[in-house]
Amino acid sequence: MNLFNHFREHLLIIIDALVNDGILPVGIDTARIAVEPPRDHSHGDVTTNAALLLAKPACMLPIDIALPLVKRLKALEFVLETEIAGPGFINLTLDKTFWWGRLKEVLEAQVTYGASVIGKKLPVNVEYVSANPTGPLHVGHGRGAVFGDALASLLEKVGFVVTREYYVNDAGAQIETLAHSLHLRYRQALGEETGDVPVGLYPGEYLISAGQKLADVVGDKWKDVPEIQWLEPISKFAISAMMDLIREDLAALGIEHTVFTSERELVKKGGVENALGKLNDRGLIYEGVLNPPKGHKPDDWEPREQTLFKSSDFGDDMDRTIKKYDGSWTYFATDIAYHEDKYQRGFNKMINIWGADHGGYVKRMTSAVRALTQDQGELDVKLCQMVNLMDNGEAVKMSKRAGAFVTLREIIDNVGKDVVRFIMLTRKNDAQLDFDLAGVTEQSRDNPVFYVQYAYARINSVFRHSAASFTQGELSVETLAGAPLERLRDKSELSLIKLMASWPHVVEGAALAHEPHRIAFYLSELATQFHFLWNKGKDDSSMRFILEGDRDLTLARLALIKGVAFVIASGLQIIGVVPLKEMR
RNA sequence: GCGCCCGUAGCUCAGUAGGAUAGAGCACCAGAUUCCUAAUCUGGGGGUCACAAGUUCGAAUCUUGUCGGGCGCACCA
Repeated sequence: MNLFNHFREHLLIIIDALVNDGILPVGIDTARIAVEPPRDHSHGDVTTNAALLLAKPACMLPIDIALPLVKRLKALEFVLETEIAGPGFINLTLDKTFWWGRLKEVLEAQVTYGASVIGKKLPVNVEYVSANPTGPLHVGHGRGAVFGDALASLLEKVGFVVTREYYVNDAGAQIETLAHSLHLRYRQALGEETGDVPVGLYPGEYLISAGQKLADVVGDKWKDVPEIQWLEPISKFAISAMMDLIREDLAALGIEHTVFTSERELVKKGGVENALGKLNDRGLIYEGVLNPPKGHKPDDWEPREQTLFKSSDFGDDMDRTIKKYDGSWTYFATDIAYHEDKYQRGFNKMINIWGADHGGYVKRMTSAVRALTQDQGELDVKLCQMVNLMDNGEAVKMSKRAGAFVTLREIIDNVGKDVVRFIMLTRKNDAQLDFDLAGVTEQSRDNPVFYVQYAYARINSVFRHSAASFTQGELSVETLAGAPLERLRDKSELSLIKLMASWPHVVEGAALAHEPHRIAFYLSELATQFHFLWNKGKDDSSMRFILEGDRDLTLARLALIKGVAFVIASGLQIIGVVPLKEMR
C-alpha cells in the first residue's frame, strides 16, 4: 500500500463531498494536489497542500478551505491528529496502530513489498547498452547497462511489462573497419607477417583470438582472395564474435537482454523505406539545402541538396539529413526505421539509454517518434554522463588508441558485479560519476554498498543469535507477522517503520521519474536508521533486539528488523545486487 | 557562434511532479561501544543553493539574461 496515495484518495472523496455541499465550487481541478511525506518530521506523518492549491480557483482563503477539510479528515480511520500549519498546509499524524499494520504488511509481502500495479501491465521498451559490436564494453557502457537494467526492474516492480532491448548497429562503416581489422588478425593467425596494425583499424588484442578462431574454422579460404569476396562473410563472423564478447561482459554484470534487433536485418527487410514512406505521405520528407552551421563553418562545407526530414516541425532546431551524399541512408534514417519497428511491435512507451555524447541527437529522435506515431508514442531518452575511472583518487588513464583501455570486464573481475551495479546508481544519470577502484571496495561508511550490505548482515546475525532461545517455527516470517507488534513504541522503532512504509511511495516516484538512483539513496537512509537503532542497544540495554526475559518484545523487535531485511532485499533486487547474510 | 546537460557546505553529492527552518557522507573537533567486531553510532562548527531580474501565497526547483564547467554541432555511428 502506498499510504500517501491511500490518503490522497480519501482526501479527494472529501473534496467531492465539499463540492456537493456547496462549500467548494463545482469543477475544481484537483490534479495537482499532493499528499506527501513532510520534509520535517515535526510536521506529522502526512502533509497536503490541498488548501493552498484550491484557494485560488475557489476564490477563497486557504484557511477557509483547510478548516472543513480538516474536520472531515479527522474522522478518517487512523488519523490521530490534524494540524493547519504555515500558509495553509494540512498535516496529519497517524495512529500507532496504522504503523504496526504497515510492518505487518511488509512481513506478509516480504521481498515483493513496494510492488504496485500503476503500470497497468502496459508494455514498455527499455533499450540500453546498444554498444557497437566492435569490441568489449568499457566503463561508460557499464553505467548505461546498469542504469537501464535497474530502470527496467523498477518499471517491472510497479507493474509495467518491460522488454529489455539491445539495438545491434551491425551496418555501416565501422563494421567494414572491423572486418578489415579482423582480416588482418586472421592473416596473422595464418602466419603472415603484417607489421603493425595500420592507423584506422581497431588495434585491440581481443581481435587476435577472434582472428585465430576464424583461421581455425575456415582455414586459408579468405586469405588471398579479393576483398569483395571476404568482406561480407568476415563481417558476419566479426559481428557475431563481438556480440558474443559483449554478451559475456553483460552476463558478468548479471544482465540479459530479451530482444536483440539487428540494424542490418531491419534495413534488409525494407524498414527504412517503410518508415520514411510513412513520413513522406505526411509531407515531412523533402529535398532541400540546409543552412550552414552558425558561427564556425566546417572547412569543407558547401551548400548541397539533400533528402531531409522536417524535424523542426516537432521541436528540433533544424531539419535533419536522412540520405548521405553517396545515396545511402544516414544513421538517423535507420534509427527512424528502428523506432517505427518498436512502435509497430506495440510499444507506445519507449525509453532509450544513451551516452551523454549523443545528447545532440535527442531532439531529432523524439521529433521523429512524434511524427511517426502522430503523438501516440512516447520516447524518453535518458543520457548517462561520463564515468571517470579513478584509483585512490587518481585518474586512470584510458587510451583507446593504443587498444589498452580498461575494459568493463576487468573492473567487474576486480571489484565484483554487485559493487559495480550499486556504485553506478549512486549518482543521478545526468551527473558525472567518479568510480574509484580502491574506494568502492573499502569497508567503511563512505562506501554505500558496504554500508547497506552490512545492515543486512547484522540483521541476519541477530537471527543467528536468537536461534539459541527460539525455535525455527517461532522465527518464521509467518509467526513474526503475528508477533505483538504493539510492543514497538519507541520513537526510533516507529520511525524505522515509517521509513519502511514510505518504500512503496519511493518506488513509484522513482519509476515514474525514470530515476533508479533514488532506490540506492533510499537504501542508504534505511541502513542509517537501522545502524542507529543497533547502536541504541549499546547505550541502553533495554533497546537491544534480543532481550532476556521479554520474549514478546524480542519477537516484536525481530519482526521489525526482519521487515528491514525484506525492504533492503526488495531494493537490492531492483538494483540487481544480492544481499549478503555474512560479511566476515 | 549555436544547441543540450550541469553549477547546492572545504571535498563528493541528495533534495521525492514549487512547499514550511536547504540535507547526507568525507574532512575537522568532542564523545560512545558486551548482538557482526572502532567495518558502527551520537553531538558540534561549517551555506548569499554561481549571479541578476521575473512568475506567485511560496523558488535550490519554473522563465529570461550573465558568468563558469562538460558534451555535441550537414554529408559519422
